Amino acid sequence: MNEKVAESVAEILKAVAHPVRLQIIELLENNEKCVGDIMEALGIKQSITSQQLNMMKDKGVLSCRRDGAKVYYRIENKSVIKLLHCIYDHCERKSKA
Amino acid sequence: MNEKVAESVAEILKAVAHPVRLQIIELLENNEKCVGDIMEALGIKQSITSQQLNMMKDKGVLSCRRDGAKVYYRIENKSVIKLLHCIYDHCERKSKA
DNA sequence: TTGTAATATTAAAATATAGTAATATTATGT
DNA sequence: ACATAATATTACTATATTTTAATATTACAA
Repeated sequence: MNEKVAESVAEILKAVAHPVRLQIIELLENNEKCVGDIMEALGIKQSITSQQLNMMKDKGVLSCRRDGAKVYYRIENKSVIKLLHCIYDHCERKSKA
Repeated sequence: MNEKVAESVAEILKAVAHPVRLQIIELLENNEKCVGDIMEALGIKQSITSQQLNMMKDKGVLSCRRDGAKVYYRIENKSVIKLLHCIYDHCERKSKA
């Protein structure tokens, strides 16, 4: 893996490496949700929610569509889901050991 | 995924989400290497190498053993290798698309 | 058109991470 | 004991990320 590739892989990993962002990804795993639903489900503030969603959209992790006043976000980069399971399974096993 | 779990998953992802650290992990994928070999293989400075290795050791990603004056590092958390392939494959496909 | 709900943007402060350069430690050979 | 190779640690600066709080936009309904 040359440096360029390493940098872009690191970019994606950083886009995901945050507690709130991980929870958002998990929440969107099976279907899109609007900002308000995400805030409510995770109990996080409006501006943080919006900022984190926007950040992940910028990095290509999520995408969104507007429906009236609401904006629905969904997973755009499906590999982040695999990624999530991969590391989550590890933590699960650890905690049971 | 509750917040505690999200935090520990994020910790591991952050430990890996850095170009140099990714390259180190790839380099150690099949066998342990000493600090000097890692520096040379990746062309990075001594103190950075040592700091990044130590950081990953702290987070449980790597472990090490001393053999005389040399210290050999190896992968301790095997899931990071799966993780790496998972996201690396994604990038490969993207770049070919 | 005005009010309100939903979301986004911005600026600032707080905190964390990265990189640099110098110094310290540890182990070994003479 | 001394010199040197290999690695680690430290203190510092630079940069990036996170959080907060306030304000702005957008869409819609009365």
